[in-house]
Amino acid sequence: MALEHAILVSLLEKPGSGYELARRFERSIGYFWTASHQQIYRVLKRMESDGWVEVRDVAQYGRPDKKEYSVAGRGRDALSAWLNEPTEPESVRHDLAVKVRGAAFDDPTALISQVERHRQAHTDRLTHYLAGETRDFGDPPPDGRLDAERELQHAVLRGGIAYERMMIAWLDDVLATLARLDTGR
Amino acid sequence: MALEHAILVSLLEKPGSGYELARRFERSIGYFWTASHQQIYRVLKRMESDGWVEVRDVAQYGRPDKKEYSVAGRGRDALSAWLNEPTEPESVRHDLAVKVRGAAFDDPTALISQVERHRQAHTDRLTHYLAGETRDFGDPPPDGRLDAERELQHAVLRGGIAYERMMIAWLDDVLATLARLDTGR
DNA sequence: CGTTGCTATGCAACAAAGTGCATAGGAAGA
DNA sequence: TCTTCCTATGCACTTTGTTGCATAGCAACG
Repeated sequence: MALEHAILVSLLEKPGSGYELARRFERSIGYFWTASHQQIYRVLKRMESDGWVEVRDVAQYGRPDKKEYSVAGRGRDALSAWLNEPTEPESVRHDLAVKVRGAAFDDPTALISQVERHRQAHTDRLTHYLAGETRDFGDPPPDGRLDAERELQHAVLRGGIAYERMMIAWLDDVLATLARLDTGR
Repeated sequence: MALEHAILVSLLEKPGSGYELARRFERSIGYFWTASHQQIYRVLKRMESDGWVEVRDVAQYGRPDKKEYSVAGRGRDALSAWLNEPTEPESVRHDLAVKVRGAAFDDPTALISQVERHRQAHTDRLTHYLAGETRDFGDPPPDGRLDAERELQHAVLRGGIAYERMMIAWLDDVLATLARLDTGR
């Protein structure tokens, strides 16, 4: 259970509605923590009844009204407690890795197009990240001093960039391996 | 739903009992697909009733008897179908990344020990992988020809190695960032 | 002989996540 | 006006995953 905490962090960075959170989970945050809007609304309900967040109805013109959530004191405490409790290294789920090993028992060359699709998805993400890095962290902060929020967001983004580069290189490795198997030898 | 498929691949590589599968999921396969023994037994039951796998009772001496599972024709077909259906890039869950961003709203330096713990876990895994690589792929295959199963397993292992190296480098980056924030500046 | 530990299998209850569907206001264009 | 799209919120159902517990054979040790 940590979707709660991801939401808390996002709301601390900037309060917003369930819908806005869902959009953030599609872009920046979603690259290291995924969640659908249904999940987010459900968890927000629970967080509200637990007193972790506060709601404010916001009337909007030209679009439906929204509920803006922000972090309450109890939410901050919960986040603090979670931050200080040790977390185990994440459990990984790479279905493509399963497929690569499984391809040995089917047609390995048939996997090439799928690996290429994944490679494309990862290069797209990398491009997206690099654009975001230039946009958000290209210039030093106006006041020249170290801003923890900004520095840590940048560190996480650098992690995303490193991850995508690693994946692209590995997928190239897999493609080379599949090609080698194809020429038979 | 892909635990089924991970199990099929594992059983194709080598038939075995639920217990043995659980142990494999703790080591090699578990590094890119995790599953507990309870899950495995439950899914094996379903796979058996769907005719994906076949069971054979094996009497053992010096230890309890076991049920050895192997892949049936329908299981092979199911695997083949899954291999050929496009899969979306994996959903990632990096709680440490959430924590790094969250640390901006708490005490960033308190996170250092946790990052170090993760770094240690990843170096341990890397060592484990590299030892496995030397053991299993150190010498060329005796007959000198390309074995798809072996080559693809090696490719997946190389992916694991690349992942751990990337993570260690990123965690060092995070540690440097946290240290920079600590000295204040 | 009792305890501990490893192999081996499984159930039950619960929590979390995913899938599908529904509703509703308003903008933009055919 | 009708359709389509975007914003905004949510329920119901199903599938997965987690946690805790239970059983049982056999070996090794004190």
